[in-house]
Amino acid sequence: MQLITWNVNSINVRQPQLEALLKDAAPDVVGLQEIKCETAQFPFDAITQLGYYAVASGQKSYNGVALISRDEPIDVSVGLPNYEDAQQRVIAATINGVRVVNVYVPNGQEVDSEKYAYKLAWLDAFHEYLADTLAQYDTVVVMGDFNIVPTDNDVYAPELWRDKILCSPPERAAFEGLLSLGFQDALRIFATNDPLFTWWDYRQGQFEKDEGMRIDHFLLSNAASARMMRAKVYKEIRALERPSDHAPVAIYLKD
DNA sequence: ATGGTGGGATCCCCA
Repeated sequence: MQLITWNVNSINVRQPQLEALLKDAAPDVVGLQEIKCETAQFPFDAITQLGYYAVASGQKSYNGVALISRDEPIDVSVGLPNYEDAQQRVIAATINGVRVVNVYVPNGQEVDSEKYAYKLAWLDAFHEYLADTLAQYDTVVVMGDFNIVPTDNDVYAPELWRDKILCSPPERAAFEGLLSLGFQDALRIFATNDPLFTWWDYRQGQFEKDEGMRIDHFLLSNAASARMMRAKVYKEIRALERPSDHAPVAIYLKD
């Protein structure tokens, strides 16, 4: 079972790349973030024609998430029940017996800004939501753009980014708090020192210099991590013309 | 040097 997470930064622009990914990689589940369209504008028909189900939670201009799957998504839920939020950031469903949570965590903009306070409060609510999810489901996969660099090994210049947004200690503590609920950071299950960057800023030619960060993650419950086989970063898709600033990231679970 | 790039909106916001 291949599951992919991808911040597309506008489904309207990235739809051809998504269709190619579905055809070429034939994933079982894809979680999209930043679709940047209203739910009704999401390209359900094109995805259905490729043999997939799709559910989405969108809004005008910003944010928005979607789940695409070979098998029918069951018990679809949108948003956090414990946090009133106009921003569409969470969609979850049970697919082929796996509870899949697809998330777009707030960026936070800058440490000590209003958006940073929103990010930390939002992560508190997300923590509670995942605790409830683990209480209800055995096999849980949380995927998405977490907008958090877990450790200094996940950023091209740790000293430059020390205490900055995406790397600040409170953000890292929130990420560790999620893991402490009973999740594994899937890309680090098999010990590797590879940075495994998933995002490169459009500015200053950072992709060409490989100045990236690992901010897109999979969190696996114990039952899910027992099935972990391998991971893959689709860096070649970040290298295409007119790319998203995020690469798709995949994990493969034993069937 | 107070910028860089790209998306979506509208005459700027967000990442």
